[in-house]
Amino acid sequence: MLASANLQEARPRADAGRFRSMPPSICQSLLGALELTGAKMPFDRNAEIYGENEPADYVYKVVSGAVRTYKVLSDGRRQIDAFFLPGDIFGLELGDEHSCSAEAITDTTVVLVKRSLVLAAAEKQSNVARLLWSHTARDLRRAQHHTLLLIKSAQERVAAFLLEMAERLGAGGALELPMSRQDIADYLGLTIETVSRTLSQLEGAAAISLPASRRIVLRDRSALNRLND
Amino acid sequence: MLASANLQEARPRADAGRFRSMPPSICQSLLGALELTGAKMPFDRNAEIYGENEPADYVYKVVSGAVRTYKVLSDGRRQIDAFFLPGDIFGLELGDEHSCSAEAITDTTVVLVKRSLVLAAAEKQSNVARLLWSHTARDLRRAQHHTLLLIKSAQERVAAFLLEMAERLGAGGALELPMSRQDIADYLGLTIETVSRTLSQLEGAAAISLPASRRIVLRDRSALNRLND
DNA sequence: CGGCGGCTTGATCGGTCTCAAGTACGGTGG
DNA sequence: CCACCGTACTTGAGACCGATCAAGCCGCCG
Repeated sequence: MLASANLQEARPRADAGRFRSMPPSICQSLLGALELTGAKMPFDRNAEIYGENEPADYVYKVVSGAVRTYKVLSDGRRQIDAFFLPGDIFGLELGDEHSCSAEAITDTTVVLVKRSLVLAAAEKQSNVARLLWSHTARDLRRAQHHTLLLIKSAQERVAAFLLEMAERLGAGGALELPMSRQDIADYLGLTIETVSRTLSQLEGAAAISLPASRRIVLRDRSALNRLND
Repeated sequence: MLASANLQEARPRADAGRFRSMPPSICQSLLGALELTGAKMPFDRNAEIYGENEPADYVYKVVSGAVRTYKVLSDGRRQIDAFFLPGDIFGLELGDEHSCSAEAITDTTVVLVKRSLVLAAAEKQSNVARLLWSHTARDLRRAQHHTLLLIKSAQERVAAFLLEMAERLGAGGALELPMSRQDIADYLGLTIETVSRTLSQLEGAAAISLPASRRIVLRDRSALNRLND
């Protein structure tokens, strides 16, 4: 379901060559590399991009929209590991299988390149190898930060989430969230009701305002920061 | 406090050379590389090995004993990110600073090598670069697994912890835990009382027995596995 | 024997979940 | 344009799990 005709036709050798001949300034970022060699692909809202334990043949970058990666426990509980926003890279694995499932949160377009091409480039160029490492290291830092969230109170988790999103969406005081309350709940390890209630509390405390359910204005950042750590 | 006299005298160029001339079979693992080039260093129980945000000048491997890495929130709550047992590598960072603090849980000896040597070797040899990536990727998988733990009930967390330790300590049915109840609690995001109570419950349910507080015998693994996922 | 640190156990409190309505919004068809 | 519907979200009441506060216990070492 992933591989479109023109992806199949990609020629590893030629493309590996493209990596080798790239000027360093472009090779500086996997993002740049992805942009040059990748194929664009659209996904509908809630469409699966890949499933846990499926072969990890491609590396992805969000062009527009948003993506969630998650795991599901046997009893149905879902843990969202991360959200990916435009510019973010996801699906990069050391092993041959994806460790999480990935879905489009809204209608989304991604670019993707064959993982084998990236690995081949890393063999030849140490700066590409370092990029792979640095992306995984960044994911690790985010995962550790996420772990820290999960030991906090509901208010602290929600406040931290809002601040994280404000930073990553680059919005000044007004957020336009792509994800549902259920997504937020599954990211923060709370229930949808607790997320909703906590947002209402924060609004009552004048820390935020909620002109629409997905639109959140940060009114008092210092109050949120106080909750954050 | 880290740098002993003979570490200061280490010569990067010579040691980088040693990496280059190593037979591939040894270079296959960072562990092997560490063993050859590393200096041994002992730490007392509860001694700090490095602190969060300190320069990450060395990479460590546990020889004997056990190590915890952790973060502390401003209000004093502590989150243990990981436990490291003999054979485990820790303290490897992409950036120049440690993202966690590290302490010896019991009297511990580690071997360490300068991070700069490892990085230099990775520049020259793509298989070393891949090793760095693979260690960070392993840490990432563990962190994701840890995140999954934190959304579960107390029983499930404790059961998962016991199974993880049984696997990593390689003990058949009997565990000799190096860490205190407080360490376990801070790893699982619970209180010491809840950990203690939950262990008692599991003993009452005949899933484990507790001949001594740090010694735990797994009596019914399938019962623990049922709790685990 | 006394004291101390680590652990267990008990009683109560409180935050989050659960179950259950009720509300707002966007889309679709009349 | 409105009526209707379904989905997402909010709000309320009560139950439950784990935290908190408080003793007591155990093993170790002086």
